Amino acid sequence: MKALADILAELSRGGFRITRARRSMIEVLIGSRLPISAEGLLASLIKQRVPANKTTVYRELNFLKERKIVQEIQFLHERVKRYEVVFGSHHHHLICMGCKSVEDVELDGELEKYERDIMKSRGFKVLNHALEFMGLCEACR
Amino acid sequence: MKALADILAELSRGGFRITRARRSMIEVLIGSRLPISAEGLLASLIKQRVPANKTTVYRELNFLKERKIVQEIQFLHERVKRYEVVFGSHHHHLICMGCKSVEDVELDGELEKYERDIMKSRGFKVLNHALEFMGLCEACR
DNA sequence: TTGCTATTGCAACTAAGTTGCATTAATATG
DNA sequence: CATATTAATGCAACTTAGTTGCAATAGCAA
Repeated sequence: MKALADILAELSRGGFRITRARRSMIEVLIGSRLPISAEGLLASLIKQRVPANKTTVYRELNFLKERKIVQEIQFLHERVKRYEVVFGSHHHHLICMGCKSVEDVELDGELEKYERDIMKSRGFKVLNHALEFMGLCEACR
Repeated sequence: MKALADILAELSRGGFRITRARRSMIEVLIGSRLPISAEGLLASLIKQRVPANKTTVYRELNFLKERKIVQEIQFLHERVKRYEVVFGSHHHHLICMGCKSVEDVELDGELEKYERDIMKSRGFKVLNHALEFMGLCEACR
């Protein structure tokens, strides 16, 4: 995963400013073990006494998304979107319907096989995918 | 896939009423080649001169969802939810980012293998999953 | 035909996110 | 350091998607 300093340097090089709010938001996103919602991010800033505002949070999340620094995730059982820092390796989620916890899983090499098959049999070029598993974690079973 | 008459009979047996709006909504859902949104469904009813209302549409979709007659789908690139009649065989979608068309794919036996692996290695019992592929269809490549 | 109650429609509401615009503050430059 | 430029911010008002309370309507069993 990228470190805070790398992300800030990249943005700075791009002519963007490193504001208090921006730095804190990226910090929270990096520190969050699970994808976080806009509302959660705002709450986190307020708790840290970083002056921030709903509009700023949404704008920053879109900004970071456009720059591929974060990615947006839509869990099927929720209405809000969540965000997480883009990892080197793409991964998926195991969402527990009992305790609502979320774990990561990687299984990518294998999905790529499907994507080649889809290309071969349908002529459809897969550029991206979304996959999540819903069920019960070890503790909730 | 289930036929209209089967669905209506099932509901009737359950003590629910076969109203004009309900019948038409199920017809539209069955006839829709692709998952349809609440708004699209309402528009379709109005075009057919079936008196209907936003509230009724949302309520009926929730009703049908609870009874597992339709399933809700959230495409990653959209904010609205879509609905489709539950097929015997579970399937996934290929969403073209060019023309926004949606095709179905089936690849289930294979995903189940992942799910067994996840159970074995993580103790997480998968009950359901959501998978969609985004890319470019044959015509748009 | 009638009574029971499932279903409907309206208007008002909520939740999540967006937009316009005037203000503030990073930062490059002298 | 001082300051000009303009990226970023905050506010209020708005939009979109979906929900709720309640009184009115209409399936359908008897």
